[in-house]
Amino acid sequence: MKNGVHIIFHIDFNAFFCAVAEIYNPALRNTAFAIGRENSNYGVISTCSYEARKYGIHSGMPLAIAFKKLKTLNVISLPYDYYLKYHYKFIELLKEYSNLIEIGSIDEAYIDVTELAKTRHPLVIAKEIQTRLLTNYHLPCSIGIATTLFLAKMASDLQKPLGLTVLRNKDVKKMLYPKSVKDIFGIGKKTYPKLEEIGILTIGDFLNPDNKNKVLEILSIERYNEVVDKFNAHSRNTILPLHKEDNLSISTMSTYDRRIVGEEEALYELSVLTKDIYKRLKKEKYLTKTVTITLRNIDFNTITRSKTLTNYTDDYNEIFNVVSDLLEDNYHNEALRLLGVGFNNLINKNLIVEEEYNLFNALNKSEKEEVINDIMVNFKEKYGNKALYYAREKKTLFD
DNA sequence: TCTGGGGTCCTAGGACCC
DNA sequence: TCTGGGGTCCTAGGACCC
Repeated sequence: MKNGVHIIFHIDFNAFFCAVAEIYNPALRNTAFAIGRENSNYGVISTCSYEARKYGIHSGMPLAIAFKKLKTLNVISLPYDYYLKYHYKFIELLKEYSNLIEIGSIDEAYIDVTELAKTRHPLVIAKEIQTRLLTNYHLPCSIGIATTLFLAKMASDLQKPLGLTVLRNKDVKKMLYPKSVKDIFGIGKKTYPKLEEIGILTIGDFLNPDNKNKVLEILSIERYNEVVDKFNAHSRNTILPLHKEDNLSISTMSTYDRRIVGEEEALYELSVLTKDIYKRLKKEKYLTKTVTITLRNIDFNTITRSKTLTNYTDDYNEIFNVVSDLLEDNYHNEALRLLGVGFNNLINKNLIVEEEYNLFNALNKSEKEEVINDIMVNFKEKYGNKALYYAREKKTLFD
């Protein structure tokens, strides 16, 4: 193997929420059902079984429409903890293969198996992981194998369910170019219709140098180059050793089945949400510096308003006063359908090493900047731009 | 047809400082 | 009276992801 080449797996569960629901209720197997708000006609489907997909039902679809397609659709929901339990089992299993694991979300992860692949064939490793997840936990997954995280992710998408896909750099053209531009991870529902409108239909069209000027009408040169690099395997191939507990923000929101009108009612609902998310702040030992509220009116217009404090805090009254002020300054008695509260600029109390913090604070300003700069340069060399972004966010710790 | 909930990343403008 | 260049922080919102 060439020096510096990594072997990355992207492991992606197939209909994860449904698979977990089937563990708790095996009678659901091979039936058409969906995960969503129970006993309701509004809201959207978060995911649905392969049986339900046969009726044209898919995730993100409003329940009202799904019921039109299949009157008898069985919609269920489980407490989030139930899904988390299997997420943790999944991560524990991966740790047997490598310590370099990056969690993408509750149902997907990247793992660098370069070391292990010196003695075992990557496909054999992947097959074993897939089989163990299926036989031990009844969780079907697809695995993509490539040299960068992006290509591994694209590869895992190529075969579902239960796919095992090796995507060599030299095969990118053959395997990915015929696919639609909307399959590009990072090109979403706002951008792909614009690309299709100017005749950029496939990934091959997008990457064709003759089309570069056309694409630049829609994407900035930076975004364009980023995407091109990704398909040329010039994107991140190192796992970021950052975990869920390194959240940059936490939030909660709720859509109501009635309209919220008037400051009194809005403030009451915000207090319920604030208490809810505050519990999590305390439980995970975070301090926050920025408080955000979200208001969405019945026309679906959404605003966010935030305030940054001078100090990090986990004092409930201080936080709720900010929520209250933000509402007062920005709410004009329109009817609302959604309210939300979030905390940004988080630091974890466990991460603050007091001694180092005091030493750092004793430095003068230019010395501080030098130290931060060193940290950031090291970060970037080691882990790439994404880590640099994290470092920049976190350095506010040293204010 | 009518739109959930919880996140991250990126950009842009204004305030402020030197 | 007219006015630079660089940097950071804050705020707001868009796009995207699962």
